[in-house]
Amino acid sequence: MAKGAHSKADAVYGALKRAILTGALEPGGLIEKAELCAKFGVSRYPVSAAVSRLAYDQLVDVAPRHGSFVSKISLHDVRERLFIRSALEGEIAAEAARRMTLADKDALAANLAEAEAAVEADDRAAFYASDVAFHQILTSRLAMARAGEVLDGLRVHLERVRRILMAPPGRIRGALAEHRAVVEAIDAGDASAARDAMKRHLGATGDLLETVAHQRPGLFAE
Amino acid sequence: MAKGAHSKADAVYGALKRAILTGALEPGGLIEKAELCAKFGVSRYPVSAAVSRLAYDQLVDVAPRHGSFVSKISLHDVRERLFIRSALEGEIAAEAARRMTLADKDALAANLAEAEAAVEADDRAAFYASDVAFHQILTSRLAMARAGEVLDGLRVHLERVRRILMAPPGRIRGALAEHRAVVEAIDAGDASAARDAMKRHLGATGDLLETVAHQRPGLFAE
DNA sequence: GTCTAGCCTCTGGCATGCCAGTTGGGAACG
DNA sequence: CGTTCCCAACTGGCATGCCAGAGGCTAGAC
Repeated sequence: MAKGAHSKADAVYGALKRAILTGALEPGGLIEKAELCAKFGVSRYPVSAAVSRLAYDQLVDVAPRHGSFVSKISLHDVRERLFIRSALEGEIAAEAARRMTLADKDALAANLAEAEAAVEADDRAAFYASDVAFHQILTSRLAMARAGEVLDGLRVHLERVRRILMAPPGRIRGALAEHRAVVEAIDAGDASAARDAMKRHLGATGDLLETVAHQRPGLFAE
Repeated sequence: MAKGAHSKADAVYGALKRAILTGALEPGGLIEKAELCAKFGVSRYPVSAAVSRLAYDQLVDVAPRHGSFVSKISLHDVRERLFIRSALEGEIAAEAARRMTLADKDALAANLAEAEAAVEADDRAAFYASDVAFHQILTSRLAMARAGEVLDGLRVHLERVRRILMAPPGRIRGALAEHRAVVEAIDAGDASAARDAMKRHLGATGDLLETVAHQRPGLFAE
């Protein structure tokens, strides 16, 4: 099941989280605890603990004495999380321009090469993996574990909508160019430019969201 | 006990959290679950749920088959949380300068008046309350509930060190001046100035932390 | 005196049984 | 046929009993 799961509750948590993120459990859907107990061969306790954590992550809404439901996607919340992510990653990029060593910059360059290969092969899955890695390289190389946790928490929610909205064909090429602009600013040690480039990159994602939300209402609550 | 507690687990969670924040439970201390069960007159289940949530908040470290302990304060983590808070609140201040209505600005002005009265009366507790309110006015008036949650999560940890380090006598007067600078920039609709003013404000807190951490090592882990 | 081995206690994770609140649908009544 | 009321079947929260593992403490050997 989940790899890093040391307890049964962890295993159920990981599996449920993935199911929600991939859309296997759709927003508003009921979470059948009894079914999960049977599925994993555990008692209700680990399942309850897992659901409780997911409620903390705001991925499920639990109504006492009624039921637990996969939380719906709020367009306002998504916008706000993008705002937070932009503010935080922008500042992280600026910090990277100030503090990153040559070895760190090499890691970014290697990531950029991966992304480029993915674009040439038109492999969206590979590009997305490199995109996640790109942002994680920044936090890990700067020893910003807490910021990484905050961003992961945000990314989990944004991931739900990403699965829904399929980016237009040319998007990954544009995203690669945006990444490159960030890296160039970092390499040059220009904090202000790095921040702006990162914000432009995330702003583009926001624009994509708005257009799709406009095209397909009904996917979002509120 | 806790006011908004609808379940016993919530009550225990709130009480434990306050105890940790006020320093009643000191970092590294063991959490005696059996004692808590007796104290609150509940079984082990609500206590376990509460401790589990606190572990998620990273206020306690739970070692399976060994014990649950109040997490120690890491100086590096505190610095990083201040960084995050600065990035986020800076951008929020900028957004406030762009979007805030006259009614919102009145709320800020009223808060400033409160803070001023507290400074005149040299009432630190009142000033601190107004300080918390100041930052919360921004998130609530801008309808940034998620950002407010993130900041609350950070503030909880920063609150722990605030209880330890007593600010120097003149500090609250300086903090008031910093608040005023933020409000003036927001009133003027100058997003860039508002961001800078907010970052200066939080940067001053960071400087205070560094000096105290230098004066009194041993309070911090790592 | 020091080091080591083994037991003993204390911890958290889990299974299970029970309880109270909510709800949806059916029965009874107008 | 429509409305209302009641009940039965769900849900999650809680209490309790059991189990396995990690440490500390003691006793024994060197």
